[in-house]
Amino acid sequence: MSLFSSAGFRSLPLPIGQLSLAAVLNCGQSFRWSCHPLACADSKSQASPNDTSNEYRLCLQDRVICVAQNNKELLYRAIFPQTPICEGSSAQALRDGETLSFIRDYFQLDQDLLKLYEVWGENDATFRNLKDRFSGLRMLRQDPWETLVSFICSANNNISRITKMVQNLGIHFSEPLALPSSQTNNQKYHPFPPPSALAPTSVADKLRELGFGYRAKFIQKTAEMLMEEHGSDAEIFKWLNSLRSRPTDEARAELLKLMGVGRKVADCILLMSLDKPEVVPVDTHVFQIAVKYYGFKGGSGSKLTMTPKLYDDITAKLVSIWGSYSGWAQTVLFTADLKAFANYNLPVAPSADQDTPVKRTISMLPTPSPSPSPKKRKRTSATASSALEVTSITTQESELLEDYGIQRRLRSRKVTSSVITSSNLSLSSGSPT
DNA sequence: TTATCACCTTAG
DNA sequence: TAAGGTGATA
Repeated sequence: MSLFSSAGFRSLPLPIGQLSLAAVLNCGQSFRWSCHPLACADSKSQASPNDTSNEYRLCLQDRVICVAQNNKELLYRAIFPQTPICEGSSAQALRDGETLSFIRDYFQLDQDLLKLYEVWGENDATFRNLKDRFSGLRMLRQDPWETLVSFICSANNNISRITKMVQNLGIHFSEPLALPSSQTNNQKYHPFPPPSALAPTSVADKLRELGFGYRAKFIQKTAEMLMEEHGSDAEIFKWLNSLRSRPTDEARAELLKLMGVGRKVADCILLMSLDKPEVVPVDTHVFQIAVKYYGFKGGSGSKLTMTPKLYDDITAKLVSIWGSYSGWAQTVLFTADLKAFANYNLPVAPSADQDTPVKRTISMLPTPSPSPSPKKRKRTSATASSALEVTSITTQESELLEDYGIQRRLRSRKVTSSVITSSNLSLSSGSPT
């Protein structure tokens, strides 16, 4: 794609059914990506939830990650702070390798989403009715600290306000990167602030001024608690990351100690940043979905009250249907129920021989279809096959990565969820160190 | 174990 | 009044 390569993008072969950026980055998993129209000819196409003419950007600690896509490729690049002129090409190659490494990790490209959709569809008529309209919805593997703070913000809140709040955290508590203005249109990009920046008592007042409401205290207290417990940002990050290799229940219990973290928020953090793909956060949307499609009673009258026991019951039921990647399946149903996605356009299936996106309007979830009796239903064992492994990297890139030991690191990434069997990980588990 | 309430703010 | 809840109390 000359358009993309001229803009400095590198390409990764990836069917859009494996990842829809527009869906994934707007469905309330992450709140810090910004969307930029690509300066290309195609002005006739209006911005739509699945269009492929946008670039999405996320500011990390040392660079801005940029991604875009078409039907067959994921395009990626990074913008770096201005550095002394004398940088060699090997330094550039190293940074490219790091960027690719981040992309593969963050989007969890080792997971074959098409396979998961297939299995969920086989076992669940409700999912079957949605899967074609909401393809490419996968779980991100986000930074645990950012996820923790973002989801404390999510209590009693909506996506657009959460997004503003999280943006404000960056603007007011973290210095922007010194990026070349030529590449950023003078826009500022702030990394997510570390715990030490949010721990001072004065932060609570500041956050309140910024409209965080009662969550202001939760965020400051949680940051303070973690600083007291672990002493430094580095130790906090280390500890949070260590939760990835602990059993779900233990990791959840740790999170629940933090101020502003209840069961639902804890489960979001587990699912979205701590490698617990089976966890199903039950929010009001999922609760209503459970009532509408999976045989749960919504309390008496119009009031629907969530109790801990009901929460557990719903989780258990959904896991019995969707299996070990239930949290991933939940995201598809959740997104389908979002008003913002009511007019979601069907991404172009690579197999379909048409070049233009098919517009299809839907109005929320389809009507319930009779579900098989629980006893007759096959138990789902959503496997984690890795069809994308290696083949999604070009030879050149592969060599590049080997040069810097990045493939090795990728392969050895520990997938710790107890429900994943070793046979499912044949490719990604390569050589656990 | 479950049920209420207060809590910040905004959109519909 | 509800929005992707939590914490405190009964």
